[in-house]
Amino acid sequence: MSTNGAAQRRPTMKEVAARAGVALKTVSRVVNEEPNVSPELTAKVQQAIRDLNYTPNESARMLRRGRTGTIAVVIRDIGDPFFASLGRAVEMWARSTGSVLMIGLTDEDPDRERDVCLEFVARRPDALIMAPIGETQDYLAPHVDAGMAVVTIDRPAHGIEADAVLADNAGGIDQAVDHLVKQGHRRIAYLGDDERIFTARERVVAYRAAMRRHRLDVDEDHVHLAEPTTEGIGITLSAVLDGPGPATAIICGNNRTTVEVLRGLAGRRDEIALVSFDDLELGDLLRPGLTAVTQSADVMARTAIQLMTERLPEPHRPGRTVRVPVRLTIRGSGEIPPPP
Amino acid sequence: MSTNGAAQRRPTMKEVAARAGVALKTVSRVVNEEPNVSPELTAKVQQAIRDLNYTPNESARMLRRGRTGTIAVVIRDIGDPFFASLGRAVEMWARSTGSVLMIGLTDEDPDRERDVCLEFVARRPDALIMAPIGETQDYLAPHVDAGMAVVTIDRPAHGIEADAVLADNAGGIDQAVDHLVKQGHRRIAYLGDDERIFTARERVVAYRAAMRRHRLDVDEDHVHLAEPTTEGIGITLSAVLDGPGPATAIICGNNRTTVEVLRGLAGRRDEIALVSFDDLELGDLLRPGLTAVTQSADVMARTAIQLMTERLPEPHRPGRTVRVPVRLTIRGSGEIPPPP
DNA sequence: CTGTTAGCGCTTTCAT
DNA sequence: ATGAAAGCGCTAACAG
Repeated sequence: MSTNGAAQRRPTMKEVAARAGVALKTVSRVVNEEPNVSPELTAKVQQAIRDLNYTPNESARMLRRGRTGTIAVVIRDIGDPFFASLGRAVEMWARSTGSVLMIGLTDEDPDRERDVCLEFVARRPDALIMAPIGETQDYLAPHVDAGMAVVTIDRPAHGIEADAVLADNAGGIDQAVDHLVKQGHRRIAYLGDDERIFTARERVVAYRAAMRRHRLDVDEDHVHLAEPTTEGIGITLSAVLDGPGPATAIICGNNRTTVEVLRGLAGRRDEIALVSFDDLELGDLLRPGLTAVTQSADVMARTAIQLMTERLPEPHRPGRTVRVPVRLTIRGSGEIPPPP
Repeated sequence: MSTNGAAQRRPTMKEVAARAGVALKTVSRVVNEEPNVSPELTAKVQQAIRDLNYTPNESARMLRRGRTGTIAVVIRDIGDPFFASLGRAVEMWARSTGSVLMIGLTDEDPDRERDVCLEFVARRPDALIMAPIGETQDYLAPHVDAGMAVVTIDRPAHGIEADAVLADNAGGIDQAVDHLVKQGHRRIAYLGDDERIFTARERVVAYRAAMRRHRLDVDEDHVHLAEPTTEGIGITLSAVLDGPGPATAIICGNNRTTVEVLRGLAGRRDEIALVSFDDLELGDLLRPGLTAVTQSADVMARTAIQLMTERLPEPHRPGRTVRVPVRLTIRGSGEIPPPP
């Protein structure tokens, strides 16, 4: 190990050139594996690179080239299985192309989203993949104009030309409601996220439509839309289960709500049917297993990457939207019948 | 939205200066909030910045300054709750200092670790936080010499001067074994990860020592060390539970093994005590709840960040190692008594 | 095949 | 308080 006490500047291409006795540009050629360098010089340069432990300075390269080889990903939370899958897929693709991945977390806060995005675009990522929350992403417009490819996932962007990969929210909710109705449920509650969130909105609208389709009344005490918190869900569950005409089944509009609902339900003895929109990582290990509308995070991620790679060469093409189908995974919690 | 069809270069500081009728340097001063700019010029410059939608080019800045304001994080998987917590904590810290976070995933493959790290160091991150796997990280030495702060988490680095944040693996295993012995178990199996992994090694050694301390024989058919796979665990569980003198309790050396074991156990009717080293995100929702040796990912992350910030100003100080305590979280699976 | 020159967009240094 | 010049480390464009 060459670690020693003294601070040491990193060697530059110039120093490599000096040591190898060649011109700067020859080193550049070797480093970038450009053709037209004789084997002898190549060897000399490589030796010098090894001797000096030279590694190219990407900042300089980026500045000169105009391309940074960087993909920015802006999501709510890194631990959410959906976004974790997205991150994995993008990371894998990035590495395969020699790019790196910057990750920013918004925690569903529009101001943070803006801050993070502005911090990122200063670094001129080639592409930005995000799950937008804010009303508008128009602050990205100059960068989109300058060629940055933006692809959104889970929700569409506003104020910029971007591609979007969305889940079939309405279809998923339809399946959930149909499934519960088929089990004999008529009083089906819907607990979703804050209506300001695009997916939350699409899903609750679909829920109401599906109930109407089945000619079932929606008890407004059975519809709750808020950011899920442990305390909030406790209160919500009381309203849903302890009132007159209590719900016999619950649809959770997102997996964070599902987690809190499961925790809240753990303290009760009534068996309530439950269908979750979006799966939990270990949904199969729960008893009963979690019946869930499953979004294929992987398919969505791949789709996003594909749209991005297609957009990269022609950044000014019109935005496309792809809807990815979802499917109902039946594991037990959604098959609990209503009490007689 | 200013999005239009034509590709558009991003404005540079020079153009802002021209538009504001000032020198380049004055714009630089305003952008960097340096003192000694008259209010009038400041206003003019800010107006020009707004008119042009100017955002500074971080690549150029980095090149000039030598500091990149970038933190690199290299971990196995983004979805693992332990690493997700780490990522969250580092991201939060990074944003608070105006840095950004690059994330690389190794999937526990030493070659990928090396590739990812080399890709990253080319971008000259100010600090690198990693959970190392490979035998040695000496390929980072030139960059450590040049002032990059390296802090490892979960496992120590080799071949470079770095700080390390490690869990008290032996203490955790001691607690697990003691707990199971107290429930009356004598045939306790240990299923861990590949012994090449530092934590796996520390933990299995501690398991043997703890068993010895209790004067319990270790049945070698009850000790399995391998990367957890669904098929592998099936075979392992047969060996552990279907042989003569079957184990009555299992300690899982890491949470991925735990997941697979839980899946494998789901198909069996015997009730086996189970203690997991490292928690699952929804360990409290399982029935029985998962009894686990809990590492405080958050404490470890904070510690890593602290070590990093301390190392940043004096990158050549000797490496420190901090052991973070773990604790046993009792939720049911570890309290199943042995069959009579 | 190899080298020279210019300059990416910014900050640093030094004048004014 | 403001500005001009130099140059960070590299690659693009050209010349030999």
